Amino acid sequence: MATRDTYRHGNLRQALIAAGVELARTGGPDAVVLREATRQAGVVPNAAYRHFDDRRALLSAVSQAALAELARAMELRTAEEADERPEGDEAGAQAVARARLRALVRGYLSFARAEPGLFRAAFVTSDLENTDTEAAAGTGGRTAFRLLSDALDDLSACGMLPVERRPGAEYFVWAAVHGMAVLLIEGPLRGLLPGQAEEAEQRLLRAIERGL
Amino acid sequence: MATRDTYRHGNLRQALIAAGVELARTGGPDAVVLREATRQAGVVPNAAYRHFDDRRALLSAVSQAALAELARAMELRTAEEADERPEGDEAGAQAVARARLRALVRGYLSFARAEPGLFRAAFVTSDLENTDTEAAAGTGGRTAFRLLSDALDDLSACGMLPVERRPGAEYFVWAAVHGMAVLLIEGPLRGLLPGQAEEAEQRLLRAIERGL
DNA sequence: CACCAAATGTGGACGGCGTACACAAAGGTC
DNA sequence: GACCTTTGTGTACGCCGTCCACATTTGGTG
Repeated sequence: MATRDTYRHGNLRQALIAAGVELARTGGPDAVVLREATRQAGVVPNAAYRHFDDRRALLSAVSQAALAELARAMELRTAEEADERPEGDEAGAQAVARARLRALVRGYLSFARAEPGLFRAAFVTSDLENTDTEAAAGTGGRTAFRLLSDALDDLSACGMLPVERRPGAEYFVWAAVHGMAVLLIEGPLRGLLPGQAEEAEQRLLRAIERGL
Repeated sequence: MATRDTYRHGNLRQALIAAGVELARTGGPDAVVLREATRQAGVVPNAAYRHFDDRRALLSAVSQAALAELARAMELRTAEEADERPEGDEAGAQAVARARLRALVRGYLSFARAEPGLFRAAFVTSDLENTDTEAAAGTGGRTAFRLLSDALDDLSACGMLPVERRPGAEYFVWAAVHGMAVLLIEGPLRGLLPGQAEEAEQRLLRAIERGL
């Protein structure tokens, strides 16, 4: 929609990603249509090829942006919960570590429910080496996966997770959380009332903590 | 490619689904192209519209067929393991129930690794009410999800799963298993050597059993 | 400052896709 | 055998991703 007086756009690459993110937000990865993104950027379709090899490259960039939003949602949730729990006494360090993991999980799941299109775009298969790059990270520079992993390190440091079980634990946690997200947005649990979803989250959290 | 002498095809609907399944096997859900399926069935593109409302309806049917293959893979695995463990003494009923769950999980994960395209097609979002229909079931008439659920019932009957934790447990198990499958085929765990994948499966199984 | 090369946007075209509409051929029923 | 329903055909439209040649701007080098 944006029109322009200069011949050069100035920041076309970012504009295309931004348009792609909005398309993905509404309609998931399939809605990231190259021509539509260029239209919204006020540019002719071929202009996109100066910044992306092809549609998949654009989609990949959109995916990274979506992963970054997910990471930010998780960071935000942990920050909120930290506010509610201002003081950590000596043994309370365990409680803090535990609360952090719970907050991350909840942030992950509520992002999936609030932004299903973006969530699906974040995990578009394609060639993702991109899952662990800078662009996929949140404000703190850590990706969603990294946030979970670090939380498990904390848990392990507090003695709440036996060291012999630490290796690979992030895969178990991520699998459970991601799987639940899929169940909630496109599986048999979609369309659950918010209250019911909360309860499912609670149960999942307990099962994860037992499983660690 | 199949040519025909009769004007009527005879079984076009099934032929289109079969072609769609093969396309999905090779290239995932995006490869299920309506025109290509009709080409393989030796028919003009519009003929498909006598049997499916649109491309998404075809994809949905392909998805159900893929879910059925998944269920059959899980059934097959449990049957194999049951052979290896011919006799169940009185307390061995617990061992049998436990082995069944493990076999189902392994069947799920090895199907995902062996047929990633089909696996992804099976879980195409769309309008799936279809996840729980007859067409999505295996030879025994039960869907993949149902198989897991029934195995948990057995576990609960043996006293290996406290009754108060039974409700919702299938969601935890399915989430963990499905999440791990995604990690293995398109997440950070893709490209693991078969041996490493086995080890990850083992760890996941232990975590699930602890979490129950 | 003039000039040229690189970077960026434009215009036009091609083939493939999903799908709509009108038409044709085969089956089933009376 | 006449009529209606089902199933496949022909033609056409608009949208998409992408290729190629060309135009415009920018930035560096003489």
